Amino acid sequence: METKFGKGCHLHLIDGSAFIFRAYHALPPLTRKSDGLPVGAVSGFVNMLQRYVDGNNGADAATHVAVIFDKGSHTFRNDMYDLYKANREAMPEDLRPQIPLTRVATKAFNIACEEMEGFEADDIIATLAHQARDAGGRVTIVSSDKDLMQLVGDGVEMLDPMKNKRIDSDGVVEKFGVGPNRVVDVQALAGDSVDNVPGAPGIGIKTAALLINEYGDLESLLDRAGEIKQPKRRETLIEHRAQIELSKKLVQLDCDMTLDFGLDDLEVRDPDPEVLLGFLGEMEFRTVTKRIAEKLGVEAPVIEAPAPVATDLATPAQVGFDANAYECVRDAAALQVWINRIRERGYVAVDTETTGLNEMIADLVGISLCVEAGQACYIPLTHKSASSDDLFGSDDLAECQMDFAECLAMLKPVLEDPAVLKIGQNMKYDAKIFARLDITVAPIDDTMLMSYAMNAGLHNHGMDTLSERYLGHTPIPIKPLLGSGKSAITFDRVPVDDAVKYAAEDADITLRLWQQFKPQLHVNHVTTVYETMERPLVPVLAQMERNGIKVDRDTLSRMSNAFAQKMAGLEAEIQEMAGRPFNVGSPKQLGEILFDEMGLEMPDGKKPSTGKTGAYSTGADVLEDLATLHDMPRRILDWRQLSKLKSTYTDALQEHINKETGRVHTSYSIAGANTGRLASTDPNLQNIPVRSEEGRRIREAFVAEPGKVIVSLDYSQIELRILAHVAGIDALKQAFLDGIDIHAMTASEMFDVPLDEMTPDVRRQAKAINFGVIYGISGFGLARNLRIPRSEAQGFIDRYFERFPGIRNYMDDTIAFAKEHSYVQTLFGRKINTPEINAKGPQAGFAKRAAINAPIQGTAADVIRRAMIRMPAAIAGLPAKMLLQVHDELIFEVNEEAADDLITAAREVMENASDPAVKLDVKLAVDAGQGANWAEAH
DNA sequence: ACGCTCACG
DNA sequence: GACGTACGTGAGCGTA
Repeated sequence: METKFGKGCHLHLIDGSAFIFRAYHALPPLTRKSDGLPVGAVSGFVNMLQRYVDGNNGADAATHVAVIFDKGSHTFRNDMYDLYKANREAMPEDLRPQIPLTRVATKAFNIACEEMEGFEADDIIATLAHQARDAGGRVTIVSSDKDLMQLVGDGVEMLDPMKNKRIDSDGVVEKFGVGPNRVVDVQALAGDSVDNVPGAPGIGIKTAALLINEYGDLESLLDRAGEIKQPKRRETLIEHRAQIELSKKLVQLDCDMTLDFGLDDLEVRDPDPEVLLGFLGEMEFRTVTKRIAEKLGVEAPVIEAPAPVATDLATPAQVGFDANAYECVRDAAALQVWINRIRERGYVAVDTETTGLNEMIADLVGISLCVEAGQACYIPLTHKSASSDDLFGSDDLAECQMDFAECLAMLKPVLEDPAVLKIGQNMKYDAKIFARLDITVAPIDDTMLMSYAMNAGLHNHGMDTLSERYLGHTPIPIKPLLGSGKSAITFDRVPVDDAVKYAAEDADITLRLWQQFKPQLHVNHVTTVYETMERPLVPVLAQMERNGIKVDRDTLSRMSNAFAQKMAGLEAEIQEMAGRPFNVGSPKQLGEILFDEMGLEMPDGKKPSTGKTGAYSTGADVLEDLATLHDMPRRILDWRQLSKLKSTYTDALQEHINKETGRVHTSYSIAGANTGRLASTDPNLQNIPVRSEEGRRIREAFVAEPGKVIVSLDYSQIELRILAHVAGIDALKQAFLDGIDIHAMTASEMFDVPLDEMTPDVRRQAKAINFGVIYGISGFGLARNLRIPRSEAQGFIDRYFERFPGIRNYMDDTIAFAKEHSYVQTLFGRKINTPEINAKGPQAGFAKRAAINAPIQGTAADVIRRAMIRMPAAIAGLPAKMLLQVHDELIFEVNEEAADDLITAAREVMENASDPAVKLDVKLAVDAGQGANWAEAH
């Protein structure tokens, strides 16, 4: 039969499998409303096809087009090499049933749809491309698969559909360092980990291109391999010749297949509206059906079922942000309309505006609500009126604001309604504001915590970051509204018109983020993490923060005075020794005094080290070394300790005592630390001194009310216990079971010293090693920590791994997992992303150690989170309050007579916190103490 | 704003 | 073979 395809014709070949996988991963797991059939990938596939069709016009438009699919997983390449594509992940269960539907979709668009048993889509594409080229036509391969680059040239180009970037011969050279005709040679050498093509070990694309360019082609290279100068390279090529030749066969596409159709069968045809819309209707794709119907100029068929929540989530509205579209709610009637909409929906995004960042002090200024992307309102409540003649503004309320009490009375039932989900970004803040107004917000979702569950380690989870990353929208900055420095104003002085735009947008953003994140939790397998370890912590922490802890101002004040006196004495001595006055608190000046003016030298003979700024380093370790030569460094160390205690603790803590409660209220960041730990800020109550005697006395200022006591319960060696479990170290497990001193046991094993002959120093070294292991030990790090030669430290580590080989296996396995997945996991499924794990350079070292540490630190963090979440119910009957968390410790305040009962109840919860999700091989032990203050309780 | 130093687990 | 190194945080100060 005569072929009409020829000069002037333009064939587009679409890589169907690439479309499918892209669609699958880009979209949430949508299901068809009527029967739950998974259709997310089909929906994405249809959208991509539609976008392709829309873009296919103008001079460059295709005259012929086909979508090419893979058929089956076994191809002739598997017969050559049974490991071909062997490390591909299995197809996800919910994608499998969608595969045939993508064929139906293609045909519904009236586009040719081709596949062939035993061949990959790439082979069909290769064959068609050659046929079309030989017939004098042009070809565009719509794919970004680098395996197809060998086909480029002579009128054949590729088009990356996502980047909308054309790739011609030059593009191929850019990617592979050689022209299209030599791409297979480079691939044969470099191999491909994705397809499991072995290639030559140790040779990547760069080296491969270099070799091919030098020797012309692969065959010449292999024949003349003996001439290669680099011995390693030469041997590799000679030794792995057969493997390289096999690799070439694997990557070489078959461009000479016998096809049961011709180019003329691929002519572009208009779709039959009835068929296409029929298919889309069957899939229940409402939005795209409507759009395509409009395009085709026919009426859209009616698709049953109203818009339920799931469908809203499925197709996040593609509405732009319009700050002018937000409503300002000024009276009860307007608010009632919003409340009706909220009740109809069953969910609402909420945001509060207040006079400050400290939610224990800040007052509510206004509330924003959003029920649908782009549809948000702001309810100003206590904005002050602007008055032009008064620089400080008036204290009169601005006009046309809803009555504060009336508004709260109307919203309270909604905010507390179990049937209405309240969505927020960092809900703990808003919940605390509302709690002070006697409104208990529940149930909630929190977009910050959703992001944290999915993306810990990738970026922070503030609204600005999330909006920019996931919505492509930069929120209105608050700075211009409030100003900065001395002239800064509070939000109640922001003009209402400006406030509406800013505040309502926050609720709008939050709702859109929620629409995007909610279905993604499942995809990322972190729904359980979010629902059991993130979200439920919000009310628990909110309550703890509101409880606060009583801090005795007089105690702190007396200590501050004592510190000041001692510091003054030390300062005089120091300056006397220096020979001139200088700022003892300035590391820069101190360095110059020590090393330049006094001429001290490091005892190890090395040059004094410097920081990034070039100033001498004067850290405690340096001064400790110098203290062997001179009396001044010791004085500096003492002065620094006092200075730290005074400025960071005894002075600063007084400023944090709340005027109304007389207590200090910290704030915990739930999504701050990548590992799952909490972080305490404003003030940080997780780093109150304890290690030094002088510092520990600061804890005496943290007191119980009269008639009450402070109770402290802390997990004993929780991280080492978790290590024993995850690494499966029997000796460690047994030691914990027997209640043996774990560091002494380690020392005994490593240094062959019987337990009863253990010296404190040997034990100290073993302890350092135990902790080093948790941190991703290195000879250098241990050497520095123990102040021993590096070789000796390395010897200890070698001995440790020899004695506990399971630890090394755990480390190796963890790093291998991180390298493959770019994340690690805790025992409870928390994910910690490790994006730098495959980087080169020093970042990789950091990433490795972080990856080793994260599952251990993170599992411990998960355990105490679980305990905290269960704690309120467990102590509900007791006159006790949970006040603080310090990573492995919980602090309570309880009526004196109930202290023992509290310890019993809280210990029970803490020791069993991993149940039933994880069965630990090692029992968790909890130590408890009580007293009039934190120092006594610890 | 950033680096240094140091407090905690 | 060299490189840089203990893990995770927050706050206050000096310096730019």
